[in-house]
Amino acid sequence: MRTSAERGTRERILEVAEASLADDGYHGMRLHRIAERVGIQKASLFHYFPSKEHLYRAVLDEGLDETEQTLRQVIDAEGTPLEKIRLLVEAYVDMVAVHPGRTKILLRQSLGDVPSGDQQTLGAQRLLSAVAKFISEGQRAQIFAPIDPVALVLGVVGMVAFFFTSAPVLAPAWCGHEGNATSINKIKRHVVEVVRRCLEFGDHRVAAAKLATV
Amino acid sequence: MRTSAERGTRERILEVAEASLADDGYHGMRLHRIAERVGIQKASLFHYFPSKEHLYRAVLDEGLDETEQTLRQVIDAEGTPLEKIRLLVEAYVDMVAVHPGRTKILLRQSLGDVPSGDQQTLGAQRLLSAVAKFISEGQRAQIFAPIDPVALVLGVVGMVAFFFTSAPVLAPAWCGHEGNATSINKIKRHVVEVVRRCLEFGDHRVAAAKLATV
DNA sequence: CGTCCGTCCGACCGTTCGGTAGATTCGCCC
DNA sequence: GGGCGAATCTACCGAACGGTCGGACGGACG
Repeated sequence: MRTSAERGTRERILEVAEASLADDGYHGMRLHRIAERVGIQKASLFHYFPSKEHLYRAVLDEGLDETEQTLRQVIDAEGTPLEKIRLLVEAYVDMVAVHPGRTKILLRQSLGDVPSGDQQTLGAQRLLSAVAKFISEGQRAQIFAPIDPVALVLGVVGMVAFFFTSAPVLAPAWCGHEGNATSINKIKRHVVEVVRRCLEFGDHRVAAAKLATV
Repeated sequence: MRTSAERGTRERILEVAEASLADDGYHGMRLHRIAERVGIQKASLFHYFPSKEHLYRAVLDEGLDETEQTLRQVIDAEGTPLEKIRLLVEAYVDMVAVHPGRTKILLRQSLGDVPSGDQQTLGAQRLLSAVAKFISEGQRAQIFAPIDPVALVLGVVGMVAFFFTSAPVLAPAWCGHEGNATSINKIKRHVVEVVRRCLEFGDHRVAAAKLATV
């Protein structure tokens, strides 16, 4: 059978579009180039997506959905708050490491890359407030130190995104090449430690020992 | 004298281009739109800049130079390492708060927004290693806890950039409108506290008390 | 007054872009 | 095998883009 639609033309288009979108942004993405890389005629793109913007939305939504699902699983899993925070950070770092392109696109989206459309990202907002709520519950239970939960989460998101998408330009020597397992672990350890230090009490009363397993 | 070049047409072009570049990115910036906003004919742009890319470089370089100068002053100033770190963070936050457009452009640049040109940003690299070196000196003197200096600086840069450029989309309620003084202070205090917690020793032997003035 | 120069303008050019129209191929089901 | 719809093709379109050209304006200077 193995026709040209081996894995579904639509999905191949989405893959190529994701890469192109990550590298060049919405305005830089060229439809003829995508068609070329997929091995298809440009007009055929419009059979699957009504317009360039719809294609963009499709890529964006798919990335957001998968990210939200993955992190929701961690939040809703069993475990102490302390463990869950660590797992959450690690899952997020892994996700960004596996899909740096997706992260770039989300960063660009939040920079306002797409014309005429600022809504969306509702999933991301929901996710953010879920994590923040989880943290503040831990704070009420005196498990976490009283740092601003929203600020902490936003900061971590920005930090991790920056490590994988932008930092290679600033510190190519420090960051390995994309996907380098050693540097991923280095980043993961660093972020986990920062979060730990932000959430533990200054006198090590509670958190340090339990989170020290990192 | 007050000709049409009241404040220098070239500078007005740079201003408008900076705003446009921040909002739309390199590929999204349209020369005719810039000319329109400046109140000038599109052809006149080419009298001051040979090409779109040269205009972009001019905006980029100007922003980088000023940022580097400002932070260098703080690094080279008098003061204990502890105070200087806090001043450095505050100066950086202020700089981003005053020039969010510039920060957006730098973020976009590090995302690879400009065609055919990855070098540059040498100034940023120099600045980064200068700050990292400063921190590691403090660590050798046992003033700072032994956290990875490069990772810390990169993380702070990403965090702050994210707060001002991207977070408003994710948490519009949390972040005030751009330039809101209250939220700037909130962000500043948060970042300073994160850095403090990352650099202080777990047992509060040294750093906490001295930095607690924040 | 003439002319020189920095500044700016109106009109235009070649290319490329996103998008459309219509024909053709291919697999499938009756 | 004949009809049908999905998928893909070739060919084309209007608009918008970055960029060029030659000239008009106006002050400075001799």
